Amino acid sequence: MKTIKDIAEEAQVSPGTVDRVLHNRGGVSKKTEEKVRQLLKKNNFKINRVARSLAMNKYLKIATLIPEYNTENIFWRAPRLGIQSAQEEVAVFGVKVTNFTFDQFRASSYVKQFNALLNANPDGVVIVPTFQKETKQLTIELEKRTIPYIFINIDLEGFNNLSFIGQDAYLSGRLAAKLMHLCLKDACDVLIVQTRSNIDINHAISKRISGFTDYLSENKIQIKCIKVDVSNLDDSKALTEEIRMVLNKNPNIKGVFVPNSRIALFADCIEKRKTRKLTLIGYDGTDPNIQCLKEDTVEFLISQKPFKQGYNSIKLMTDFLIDKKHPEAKIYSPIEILTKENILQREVNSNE
Amino acid sequence: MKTIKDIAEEAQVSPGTVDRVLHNRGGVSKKTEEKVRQLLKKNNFKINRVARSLAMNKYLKIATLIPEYNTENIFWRAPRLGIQSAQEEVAVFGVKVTNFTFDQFRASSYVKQFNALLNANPDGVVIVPTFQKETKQLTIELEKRTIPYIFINIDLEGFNNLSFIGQDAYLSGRLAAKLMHLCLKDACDVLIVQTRSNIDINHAISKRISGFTDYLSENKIQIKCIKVDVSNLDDSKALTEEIRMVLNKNPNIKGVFVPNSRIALFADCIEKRKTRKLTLIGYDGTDPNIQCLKEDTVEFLISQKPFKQGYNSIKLMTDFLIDKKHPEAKIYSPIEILTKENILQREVNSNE
DNA sequence: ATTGATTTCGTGTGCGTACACAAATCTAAA
DNA sequence: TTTAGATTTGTGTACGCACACGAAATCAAT
Repeated sequence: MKTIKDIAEEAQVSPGTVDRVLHNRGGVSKKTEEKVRQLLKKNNFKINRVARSLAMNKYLKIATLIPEYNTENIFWRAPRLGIQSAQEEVAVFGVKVTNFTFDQFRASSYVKQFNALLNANPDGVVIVPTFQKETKQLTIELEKRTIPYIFINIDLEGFNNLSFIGQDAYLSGRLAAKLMHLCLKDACDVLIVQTRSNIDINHAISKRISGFTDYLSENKIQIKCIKVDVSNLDDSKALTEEIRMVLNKNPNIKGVFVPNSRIALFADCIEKRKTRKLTLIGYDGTDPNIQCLKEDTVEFLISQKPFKQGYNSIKLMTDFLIDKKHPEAKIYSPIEILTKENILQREVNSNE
Repeated sequence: MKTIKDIAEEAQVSPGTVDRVLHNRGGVSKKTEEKVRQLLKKNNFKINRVARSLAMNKYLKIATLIPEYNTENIFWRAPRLGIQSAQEEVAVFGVKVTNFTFDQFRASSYVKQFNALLNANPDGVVIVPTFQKETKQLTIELEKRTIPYIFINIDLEGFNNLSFIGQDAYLSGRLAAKLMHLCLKDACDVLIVQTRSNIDINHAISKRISGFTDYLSENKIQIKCIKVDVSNLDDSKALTEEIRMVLNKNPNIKGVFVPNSRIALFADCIEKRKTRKLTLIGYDGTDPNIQCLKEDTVEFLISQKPFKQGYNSIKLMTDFLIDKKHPEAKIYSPIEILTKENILQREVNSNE
């Protein structure tokens, strides 16, 4: 590999001059600049990123803002782990990642933490834009400071985000319908569970549902969808009762589709009855959900590789900040099918 | 991040001494060594890999040996791409990868290329050990020179390989059976296509088949398996004829299971008839296979993430060579289900 | 030609580590 | 105590690049 010094020698100038040309620092005469550029191209010169990051000796700061997780709702753990993993990798290039979290059900928490993030004065930002209106406001500030930002998981339209990383929710709904149909064949009912708290803040859920129903109707499948709204996910007793009533009222329900990550909750309260065998299909390979697969209470889970989403967000932002490499506008995560037979070897959250 | 100099200062010794301790170069008194080690641990010191590779200014060489690919048989393209991708990443750490390929049907080609690899004098080796006997011979030479080696894709037993990276073939066969059963329900026949050229050199194929049949019998599923041996995969006309005969003789065949990566071939010749609708399930997301999913001639493909296998092999070997980090003995690839609805967003081979 | 202002360029230092070599300290025998 | 020899420790340079500083060259105007 040629070095800056090699090029300088060949051009009969000093390394400093080559450096100036490379970085468009100016102060180089047209003639020598031209000569140097030619030699750079001729030798296919590539900057040594290692030496570069050593010499720079300053950090680029990426800040992230994603929902917090807890034992009740651990979905957001995976993206966080992905971010951490990427964080370690890019550290050698002089990139530092600072993480902020918020309560995904409280817009005020989102705003507060977003402001904390702004105070950290980052060079690039990765966010889960849970609240549309507030995001509009806050990204204005980012743009004023010309700080690039990437959306992950939620695909808001009408923003100048560098990229969106997440799943095609509609397509995943179609896939769920296909699997449901395979399990049930025609002529029965399927229950679609909506959770009110989610439906308004995260329209990915509704896209999943429309994908599901569209697939059935487009393929003229004789499965009727019955929707139910569940108010409080945290009250297990009420939940059980609510589900019991719906199932009794609709004896032809053979399958349940839960378009969010909390299917384990429903599996539990359905399991307690056992009057008929139901086929359950849901989302996301959280630990409790995986447990349901193992116990045969859930047939399929659709995963969106949340780990990878976090991981990629950091890697892409790094490439952009260091090499000015523009990512694709939309980066869709694979729609992964999890079932009893392939969960053991599924990609784990570490060491990807 | 603490540097060697920081540690040296704190221990009241020179950087050179810390360096000696870090690399077990010897020539350090017990007392100071102890002191330095404690401080290293206390500060959770991690060597700066960037500075290291700059200072080393010499390359670690990894050599790979995998089957060549062509338009007929492009399966091995994916691992190769994975290797290339990893190659670029580890280059900044001063690791150079040299690739060798062989004709997977000729042991002589394997041996010849293996020797070429040995001549390159690598520090670490990644191989697809297609031929057991020859591998036994050649790894002896590797061990004599204490060169570590990793197997990918084929899991030979009784070797001192650092690690195996690949799929649990048996489990994937079980998954294929489950999907087949979902598609067909009970009481029909399934055709299992064996290709003679593969069956002896690659026993992953037979593990897939036993996984398939075991699942059916364990779950008392009324599906009968009919096996057929196909002699020449490259003669399309003969193939079509052979398949036609088997299907005519067994009118109850409703599904076809192809336990290798060439299902597109069968889909083509089956498609030409169209007397009855067959459910096809096969392996690996090669371009022709993906095309079959799109055209609805194949229902499911099971993928083993071959790209990732190649990628990981290089990354793991690098970690071992640089940091002496021992990988797991077996690293199983995820068993991925591909179907029409999720192929668009599946993980592509680039930029992982 | 001289001065001063500008433009253009070269030099030097530091980033964190590896390693060769020099220096200091210690050990044991004369 | 001296001294050779071994052991232990310190110092200096290089790796390729970024960037500050200042030197040299060029140019404009007197």
